[in-house]
Amino acid sequence: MRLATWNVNSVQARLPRLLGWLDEVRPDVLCLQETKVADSGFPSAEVGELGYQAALYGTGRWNGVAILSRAGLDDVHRGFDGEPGFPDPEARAISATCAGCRVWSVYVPNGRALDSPHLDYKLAWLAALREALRPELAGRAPGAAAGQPRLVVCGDFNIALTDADVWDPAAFGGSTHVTPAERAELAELLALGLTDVPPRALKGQPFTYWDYRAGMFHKGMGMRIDLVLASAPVTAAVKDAYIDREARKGKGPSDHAPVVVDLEMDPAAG
DNA sequence: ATGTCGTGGACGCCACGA
Repeated sequence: MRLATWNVNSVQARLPRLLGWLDEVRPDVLCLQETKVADSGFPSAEVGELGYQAALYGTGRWNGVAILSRAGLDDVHRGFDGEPGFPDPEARAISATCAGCRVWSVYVPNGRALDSPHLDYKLAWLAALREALRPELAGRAPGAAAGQPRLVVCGDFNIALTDADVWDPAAFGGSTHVTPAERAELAELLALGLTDVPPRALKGQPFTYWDYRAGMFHKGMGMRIDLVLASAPVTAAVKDAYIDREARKGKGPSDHAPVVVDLEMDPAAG
């Protein structure tokens, strides 16, 4: 199974590139973030023509997540129990079961600044996500199959796990995305039994995001903030993982590149 | 690094978010 995650920064603005990318890369499952569209405006027919079903959670111009699948799409849940809001819950998480694997697409809040209430929101959101995932990873979710669950949490975490995941750690003094508090939240999430699937570094860089401004992509000044976190059975099935830097090039790209993971999983129960 | 995008209101620019 080919699994991918991509913050597209508006599915409508990115539609030609998204359709071309789906046709070329043919993931079985694609997690999308920042679709920036209400469900009624999502290009379901266009992705449907390429063989994809779509699970949608979007409310308008901000946020928005989705899961596209041509490997089945069952038990769709929008948001999660206990999800904090700002002040109301936003469209930042959706989950579904695809080919026996529980798949989450998440768009973690951007903390904005160290003194911003959005950083507190980000930390609280991550803590709540962890509590929502805990029973699923323990195989105690309703309808869960016996044994270790197959589960992936994919998305834009807006956190660089280590200093190697930013172009220059010194440039991040006083910034979010690299603070001990944010990294601790992500570490707690991993401690539930998830592994950060490391993509092959391309051109020596592990980055998945480059700001549009100041020629950051051209200068190699990026960050790795888009992650695939996998439970043990999925991690064991990883055959390859890479960042599609090509999708960040040319005219009209998203500021994020897709992360693609190839899995070789027994199709039997899990 | 603060140089660009995307959205949408009430526009032919601005505010906001990233």
